[in-house]
Amino acid sequence: MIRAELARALSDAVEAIVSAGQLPAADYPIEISEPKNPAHGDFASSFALTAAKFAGKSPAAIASLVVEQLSKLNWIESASAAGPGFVNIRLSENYFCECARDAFAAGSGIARTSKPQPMRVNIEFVSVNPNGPIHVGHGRGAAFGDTLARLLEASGDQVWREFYVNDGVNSLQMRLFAESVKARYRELLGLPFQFPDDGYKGDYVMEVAERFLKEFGDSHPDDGLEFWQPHAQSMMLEIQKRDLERFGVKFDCWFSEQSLHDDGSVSRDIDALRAKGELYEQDGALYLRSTAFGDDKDRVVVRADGRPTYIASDIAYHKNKFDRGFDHLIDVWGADHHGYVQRTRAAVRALGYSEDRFEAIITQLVRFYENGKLVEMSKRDGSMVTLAELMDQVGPDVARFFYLMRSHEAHMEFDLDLAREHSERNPVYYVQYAHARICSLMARAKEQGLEADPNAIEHLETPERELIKKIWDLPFEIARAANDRAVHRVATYITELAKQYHDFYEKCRVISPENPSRSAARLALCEITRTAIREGLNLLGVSAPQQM
RNA sequence: GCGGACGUAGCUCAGUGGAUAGAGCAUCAGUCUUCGGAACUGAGGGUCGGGGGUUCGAAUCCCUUCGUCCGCGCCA
Repeated sequence: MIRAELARALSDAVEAIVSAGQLPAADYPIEISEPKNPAHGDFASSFALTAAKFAGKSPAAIASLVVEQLSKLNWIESASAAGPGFVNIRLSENYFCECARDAFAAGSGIARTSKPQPMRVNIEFVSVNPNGPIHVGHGRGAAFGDTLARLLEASGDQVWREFYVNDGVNSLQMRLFAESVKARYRELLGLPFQFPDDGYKGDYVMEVAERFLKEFGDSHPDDGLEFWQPHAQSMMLEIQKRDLERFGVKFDCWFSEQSLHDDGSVSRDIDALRAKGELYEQDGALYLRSTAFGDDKDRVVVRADGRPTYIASDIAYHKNKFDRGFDHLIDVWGADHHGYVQRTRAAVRALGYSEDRFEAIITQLVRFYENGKLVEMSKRDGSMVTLAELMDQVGPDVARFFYLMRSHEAHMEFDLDLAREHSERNPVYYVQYAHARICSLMARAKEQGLEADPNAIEHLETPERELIKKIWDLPFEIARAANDRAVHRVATYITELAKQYHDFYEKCRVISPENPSRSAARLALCEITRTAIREGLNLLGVSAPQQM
């Protein structure tokens, strides 16, 4: 990894300077960046500028010391001090050739690193109530959570994907949903039915009723809610599961909230918290002292009538996750839930866990426009665009890429008309096209008896150097995106890589039978580019087609 | 009112405290007898919402102000 090697070289240089007594010992930040202006070199460091604060020397003087050290390395073609104190670095051609051969040898391993001590991470996301389908508003959290999971895996962590099912039998919403399904079932049977006043009016309720009729027949029009609720719920879950899988999202576990009540976890954990003095009674209800842990008010855990609130199950749920041995918990929530971060964190701390083992990530809401108008979405009246419908119209690749292109913390606008009518202009095609182009090129080369040979790589032209440099940014970008939970950087990166490849393609002819050695070298560059694009797309859950 | 997020090109959005703030789309002008034109090259377009501050240096950090969105239940 080029940047890592450079950082090590810089670090060694600084150490040498310090031990020569030319700089005071300190914990200097080592920084390597890529200059915007290519004339400045392949890489640059502002080390001298930042070190000047501690060192009592001018940035220019420090820069020249660093230059002196770096110039000793044979793989660095030149190092020079410039501007207010930057050190500009140009790498040797041989080094780039070596890097290309390394990338070729690494294959798809270029996108994976391992850790001596992998972290066991539980990431919970989507967790839509089982009273409606996954709709486009949920798509962002689904795509984000899944890609973050892939990034963490690529960075060497062990990741467990979990969907929390709010299936509490006491939930009023779930009762109402079951009543709505039952009414539609009776309607299907031609029986008199009474649709609940605030019932769920969407078409998917009928879909659930139809599934039920198909599976269980027509003998249940008079069964009560205790029969209908679990069935309505599990059928809705099946539909959610189907849509999510089509979207490229598979969970290791669909965790039932009700199971925490059934196995006694909730009451046991509440008793334990009470014994620790984290709970108190007021007006007949039991409160969690969450203000002691940074919340802005204390929260009711058990109502005056004795029924636990959802926080009670959340307490048990998070404890359960820790009990299963996870080092770190990530909850991905939509912005409409950001108010719950503090109280959940408070609950985790009250349970006695360090708060840095719990992380809530908020994805900002997406606004959808259709016919130039904001689409209002309501589960009750059924006015929503489902994720399945979106995929029907633009395909899973476009849908995923669109959600993942932008930072999860920025508000996002989704123009459904544009996605449908001009989907061929979506940036995802730009990247996929580069991949398909390489596949086609390599197939054609093979027909002519030409094969990639990394050992033939030599005498690089500028587009070739830039391409190699860009390819080796992949592990760096993956690590950075995983660390910062900034999954959109992968989308930005592969778009830039595709651009770099197209530039190379325009300027460097690959297949030229009269020059088989150069052809073999350039085919090797195509091969490593193809691998990098494929791995990048794979992290996003987007396919890498061989032809389009 | 309180809390949180976001204000960057006509539109949608990138941007590790660093050198001359970028991309896509849109607009305009170009590139093809050659490996996939779903491509490439170029042009125009900016008080980085406003104002203070921190420092060698701020779109980036702090304060303040304006605007937009979200949340503020013994609902889940």
